[in-house]
This record gives sequence, structure tokens and C-alpha cells, in this order.
Amino acid sequence: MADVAREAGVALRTVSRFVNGDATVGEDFADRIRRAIETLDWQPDERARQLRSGRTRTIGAAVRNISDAHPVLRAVDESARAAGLTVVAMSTEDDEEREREAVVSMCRRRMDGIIIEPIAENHGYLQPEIDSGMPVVAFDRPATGVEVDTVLSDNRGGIALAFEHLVRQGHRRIGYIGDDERIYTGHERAVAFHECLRAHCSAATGMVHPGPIDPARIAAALNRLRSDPEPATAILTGNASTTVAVIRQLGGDFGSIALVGFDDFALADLLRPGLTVVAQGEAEIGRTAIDLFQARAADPSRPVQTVTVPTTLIPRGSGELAP
Amino acid sequence: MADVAREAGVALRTVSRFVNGDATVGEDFADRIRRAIETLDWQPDERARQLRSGRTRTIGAAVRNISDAHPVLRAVDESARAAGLTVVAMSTEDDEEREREAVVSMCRRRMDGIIIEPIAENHGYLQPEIDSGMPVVAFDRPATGVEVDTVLSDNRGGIALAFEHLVRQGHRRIGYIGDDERIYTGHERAVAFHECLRAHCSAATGMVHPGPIDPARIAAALNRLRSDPEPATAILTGNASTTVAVIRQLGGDFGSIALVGFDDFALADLLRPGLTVVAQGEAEIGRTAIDLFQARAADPSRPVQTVTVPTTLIPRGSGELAP
DNA sequence: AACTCCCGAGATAACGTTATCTCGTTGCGC
DNA sequence: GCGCAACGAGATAACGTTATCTCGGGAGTT
Repeated sequence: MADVAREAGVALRTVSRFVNGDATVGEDFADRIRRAIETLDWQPDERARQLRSGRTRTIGAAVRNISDAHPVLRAVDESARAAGLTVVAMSTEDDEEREREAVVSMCRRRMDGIIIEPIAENHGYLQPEIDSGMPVVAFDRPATGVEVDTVLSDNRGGIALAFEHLVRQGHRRIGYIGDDERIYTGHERAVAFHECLRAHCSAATGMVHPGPIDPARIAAALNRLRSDPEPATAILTGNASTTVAVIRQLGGDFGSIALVGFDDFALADLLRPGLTVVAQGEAEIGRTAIDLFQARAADPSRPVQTVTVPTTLIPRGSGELAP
Repeated sequence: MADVAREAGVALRTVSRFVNGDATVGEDFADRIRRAIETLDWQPDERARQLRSGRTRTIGAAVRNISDAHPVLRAVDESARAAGLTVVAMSTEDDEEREREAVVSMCRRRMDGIIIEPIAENHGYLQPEIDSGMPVVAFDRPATGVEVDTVLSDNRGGIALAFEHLVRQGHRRIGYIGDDERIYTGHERAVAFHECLRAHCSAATGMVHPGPIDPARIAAALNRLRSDPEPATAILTGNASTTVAVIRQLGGDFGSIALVGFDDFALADLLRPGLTVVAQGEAEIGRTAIDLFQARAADPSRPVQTVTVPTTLIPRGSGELAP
């Protein structure tokens, strides 16, 4: 920048003003500076800029996986972009240690905020950052042990949507295979399924098989559901991985039993029959996360808020099969 | 850091030495500093650190899309991580303007290097950065107008693999539907298909329909292939989007005509029949990109290198259908 | 005992920006 | 003609680190 100033024959500070769009730079000076920048191929150093100004205009996103499709991340990125913010995403790979590394890295980079898809059992380690004014927004699951703004899917509503859809198709024995109940979403969805069973006790019975996602367990659960004296005529799966595992396990039998999956995924419509799913409002979740971040940044003392985003049932065939 | 130094009763520089793992810090001093850091909840400022040391230990990855599945990005991230580097990925969204924004942002952040999946027609704008010693590695497509290290898939070999596989299944009329020939991979694969036709002229005839990926065009191409007096008995698609578009268009007819897709994608095995594909070596591409980056960083004057990564045929059923 | 050498630690000067303060001009009202 | 505000521009001091140089003192050598 000093070189540019010398080349243009102006003061260092004037180049800075020009770069920052300060209107107090005369047109003749601006021209000379423009030319000098061109000549020297100079670009401002973002690190120094951030260091001096104290703002990074960057928020960190600690998500489960960067490299897989991640519709929420896309929405976060777009909303942030629209607000003039840069998003730096890091993978936690479903690992507590990795999550922490990501968060530490974001803090060391003095990012303006953190959007996190929580993995760790306890997020107390975030407290010092929160206390020092770092806006933190959790999505998909609540962050345990700290109070932060949160965006969740309407897990219970989504399960109810699917359950009632199957009941409407005439199913009276519905099986549920879902994620580990120690995981928040796994717990919520299994509980919701139980509630549906209670609410429809006269109309439907059902079986629940939550646990870790692992082909062998899925296969066992599936076999139990189908080999029952009164076998299930419909299956509700608690997340995309489970859905896929169930479809793999069903093999050629896919289509012989009704199936509704919680969480949509790419190409689910290409299956035969098409896969009926409860879709989460990922775009809205992402947008809301950024909204909450901005609200918090604008007013650090506002009460923490939890937003629940509704789900939608997308019928594609597999959920409309008769018992 | 000054606060930590005061709290620990040592000099600023000693805290710095401790943080950087300098062995010349005595154990008693180290203890006091550790305690002071703990007490004050201090974390070093990465921006200042980078500014002063001149190194960011960060490389930028400008890829087509962050939010969709991106196996190369995963490999890049993992290899970089293993080398103690952080990857910051940005989406180009297949847009020249966005690509340029991403690259500019990376330069302003003074990243140690750039890994790019080139979109722009001309990458001459990278020349000043390259000249100033910024290592740049392109993958998937070459960067036009500049000489940089490059990692490519063996597009021609992959098309040949698929073509010969179909010929071996007895197909004599094979159609090709691919991407726009103005795009490098679209061009390479279409040319390779033509070469295969020439090489097998006695054994096979075929039709080529490259162009932009758009459902209407795919439908038209497909109809032409199938309504020919001597219709195609097998189709080879030039990339994943085309493959998916073709499968959508085929609808219930999927499985009535042999299909091999270039580029694998998640859940292709769930289709009935399973989708036979030519898989690219994404993990190796990613690893190689990081290798080339490191080699260039270590020796800026080394000659630029282009590495071609082989492809593999994965038979899953759709490509093994008889004519 | 004098000399060198090395080692652990501190003082000071950058790194490339922006914030703050200062200063000389100019324009305008009275 | 004077004062005063407004304005455009420059000088200088940070921001939070690390690089370089300096220095005191203890161990080893002759």
C-alpha cells in the first residue's frame, strides 16, 4: 500500500480511504491511485485489514460434513453472502474432537460468529466465547450445556405427518427404525413415534427399533418387523442413512412394503417406486440461522431464541402402497 | 498476549515462544504461562500471527459447488489436513464471476496456494498471482491461458472402458449423450467416443448428441436415439447430471436399454437395475492436487506438471443388459 | 583465572492495514 | 475583512503477533 501511495504520489492514508470507498477522495487523486494499483498489481491484505479494523466479516460454519451434499450449508452460504459476509465451513466428521478443533480455529481467526451443527455431548467449552460476545447459532440439534440461539426441524410434527399418512393409506401395523436415541434427533423422532402410537392406539400398533446406524442392526430390525406373526405393512425410517440402509437391505423387496423416510435426499425420486419422504425445510433452516446470527450480533443482550422449522410430506409412491 | 505475559510475569516474547512450542522456554516459565492462559481464556489471534509470520498455512479451494457432494474436495481436505494445512473452500457455482471473486478473496487473504476447478473461459487473470509465486493447481479441467500444475481424469480412457464394455455385451449401436463440447470434459469425452466409433467401425455404429444439459434437450436426444430405424441398444452418458437426466426421462423404461454413466454418484447402486458407471478416482485426484501444491511450494521453479488419474468401470447391472 | 560459547530470556522493530488527530484551504455569513 | 465551519488530505499511533538483536550468566576449555 505504501508502494501504491508512492507511485500515486499521495499519502498512505489516502490510498486506504480510496480502497474503502471513502467519498472524501477527490476524483483526480482517485484516478492516480487507480492507475498505481493497476500498475503494481496490488491487492489489500485482508489479514491486516481485519486485524486493524477488528472485524472479519466472516462467520464459521462447523457442519457434519463439508464434502457431502448439505442443503443447510448452501442456504447459510447464500444468506450470508447476501449480507456481505463470507462463510468458512469446516467438517466435524461427527467427531467431538474435530468439532472442537473447528471451533477453536474459528475463534483464533476471530470470526464474527459461529454456526454449528452440534456433535459434542457438552458444549460448555463454548461458554467463554459466548461470554466474550461471540454470536453462536446451533442448528439441527440443540447445543447442550450452553444457551444459544437454535434452529430445529419440527421432528415431532414430521413423524406425525408420516405416521398419519400411512394410517390414511390403511396401515395398522407400522414399524419404526431410527437413529440412536442418545442423539437428539434420534430421541425426538422415536419419542414422536411413540406418541403417534398412543394417539392412534385403536387404529394402529407399531414397533420401534432405534439404535446406531449399522447395516447388521438395520437388517435385524427389519427382519423382526417382517417376521412378526402380524408383520408390519409399513416402515417409517428416522433419517436418511437409515432409509438408505433399509432400501439396500430390502433389495428386490423394495416396493413390497410401504416406506416413508424422514429427511429427503438427492435422487430419491429416481427409485422405483419413488421414495416418499418427510422433507426438512433446509433452506429455511439456513436462512433462519443467519437471521438469528445477525439479530444477536446487532443486540448481544437479546434473549436466546429457538426457532422450529416445519417439515413437509412429499409423496412419491413408496408411502402410498396399500398394506 | 501482553495480558498473559503480565499475568505470568514474563516477557511478551516468552509467551510467543511458549505458544510456538519453542524448546527454549524453561519448565517453570512454561507452567506460569500455561496458568495465565487458562486464567485469562486467551487464544492467539491467527490474523496477527499470519500477518507477522507471512504464512497462512491455508490453501483456498475454488470448487463448483460446496454444498453438493464433492469427493475431490473431501480428499483435498484430508490430505491438506494431514500436511498441517487448512483448506478454505468456496463455491464458484459454475459462474465465471463467482470464480474470480473466490480467487480474489483467496489472494487478499494471502493464502499459501489455490486449488481450482476451473470454470472461466480464460484464466489469464491468474497470471500476476502465479508470477508473484502463488502456487496454483487446477483439477478436472485445465486452466486456459496460464500454465499451472493440473490433475485430470483419464476421460478418454474412461469412455473407452465403457464403450468396450458395451461392445463386449454384444451392443453394436451405441448412443452417446454428453455435456456441451465447449466445456473441456464435454469435449474430451465426445471426442473419445468418436475415436471409439472409428476404432470399432466394423463392430459398432453410434450416435453422438452432446450439448448443454437441459431436460428438453436430453429428452430430444434420447428420442432420436430410440426412434432411429435401427435404434440404439445402449447409451453412454457423459457426466452425472446427464446420466440422471436420462434416467428421469427413461422413467419406467430404465432397464430396457443398456446404460453406462460417466462419473459415479451416491446411491447409484440403489437403482433397479443398479447403474453401471465409469468411476473417477476422486480421492486420488484430491491427494494429487495437494501433492502438486506442496511440490510447487517447495520448488517454485519446477516445470509444470499434468497428472492423469485413471478411471474404473463399476458394473452394477444397467451396463450388462443384452441388446 | 581468563576466555569463549551457548542458552534462556527480554527489548525493540517490524508485518500491512485503519482510527484518530492534525492541518491547510476554501467558502460563506455577517 | 474577519471568523468559523466544512472539507480534503497527511502524519502518527495503534491492532496482536513474530523476527532480530541484545544481554546476563553459567558451563566448558586452555
